[in-house]
Amino acid sequence: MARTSGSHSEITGPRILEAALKLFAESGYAAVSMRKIASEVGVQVGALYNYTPDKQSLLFGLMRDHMEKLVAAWDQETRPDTPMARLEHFARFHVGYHHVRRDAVFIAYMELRNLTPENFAVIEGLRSTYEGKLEDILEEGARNGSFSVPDAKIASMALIAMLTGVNTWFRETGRLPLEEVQDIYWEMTRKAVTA
Amino acid sequence: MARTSGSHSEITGPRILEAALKLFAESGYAAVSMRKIASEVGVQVGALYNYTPDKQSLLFGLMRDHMEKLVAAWDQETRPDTPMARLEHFARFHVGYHHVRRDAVFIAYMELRNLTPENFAVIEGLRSTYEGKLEDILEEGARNGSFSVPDAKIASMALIAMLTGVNTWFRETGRLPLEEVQDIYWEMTRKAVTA
DNA sequence: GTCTATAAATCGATAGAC
DNA sequence: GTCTATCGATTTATAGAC
Repeated sequence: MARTSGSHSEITGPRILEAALKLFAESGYAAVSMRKIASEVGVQVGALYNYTPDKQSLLFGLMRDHMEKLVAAWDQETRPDTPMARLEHFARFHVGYHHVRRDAVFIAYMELRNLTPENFAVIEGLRSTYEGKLEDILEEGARNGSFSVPDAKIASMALIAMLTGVNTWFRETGRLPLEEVQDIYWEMTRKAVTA
Repeated sequence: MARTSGSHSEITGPRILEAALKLFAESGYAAVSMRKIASEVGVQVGALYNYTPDKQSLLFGLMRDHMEKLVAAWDQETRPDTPMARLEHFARFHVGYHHVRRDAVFIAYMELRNLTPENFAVIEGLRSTYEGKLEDILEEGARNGSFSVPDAKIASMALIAMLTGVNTWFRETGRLPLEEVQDIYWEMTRKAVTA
């Protein structure tokens, strides 16, 4: 991991982001020092400040990037014809996407307290945007009779909490493959909002 | 908040726990200094060490106390006759209990990373014990045909994640009273596990 | 672009007076 | 039981050499 003194950058910037993502997820923002990040990358602490103005920007950049990519990824998914099919697509997409971005998801949930108020507002806006995607599906389905949902906003928060919860326990090496977990969670999702 | 110099203790111990609970929930364990806790109580930092051997014990004590009281509180609840009635009782109890202990619940979820391995194992054991209460209900209901649950362990984790999620958005001053929120979440819970 | 060295502040924890 | 004072370590961030 350590590099020869004075060696020059190839891709130090991305490696800093990668190291910060891993370490923030492991130990938490406040518990990870800039020196620890530098050590993980294999540079001295001063070098980090060629790529970020400060530690806060490092955290905010990771969270914003994650949330923006999440929203963009969903927007680029295909859009099935019926609310029921769209809900199924959302449930499977959410579980799958959050699984492969485990560290970023974890940080986006756990480190909200460590954002400045301005940065917090940005992340909250992106979170709300994403949640609105599910809310819209539920409202459409409620209107056309596919779903029985007294409050689409609350139902969307409830379902997202349930689906995101997969990340707290699922491991590739566990008892079930992700596809079966997605089946189970989709089934619970479907039943929870159907008449 | 500040106290006259040299004044003596009446209930400093509990006030330290109260301050630590509030501050850990607000800012996170790693971001809260012992000096900050002392300041919240109105004593100097040295006085804290008459009540806790170190900062880690303060965190662990709060988390263990919360989890033990949660398990004990559920065990003392009445036990309805049918799995369906027991599930409803659990859903409403979980939402209600977690609402009034918001700070402790938040800490118990967010600060697991900051526990020593030994302390982590204790808290995880208590969490598993509590989760098992729901799992047992689901298994009984699956056996007698009340529920359609392919995997009681996964279903219990999914439902607990959903129910606990209320804490992330519900406020007393919001659009709905807690009782209506409990109605909505119970309805989703019931449907999610019914055939 | 990375290094070393350092500034200035803060951390957890302890010692000893009262 | 609480205070003041302090130790030693660590923090973020910067300055300047190379």
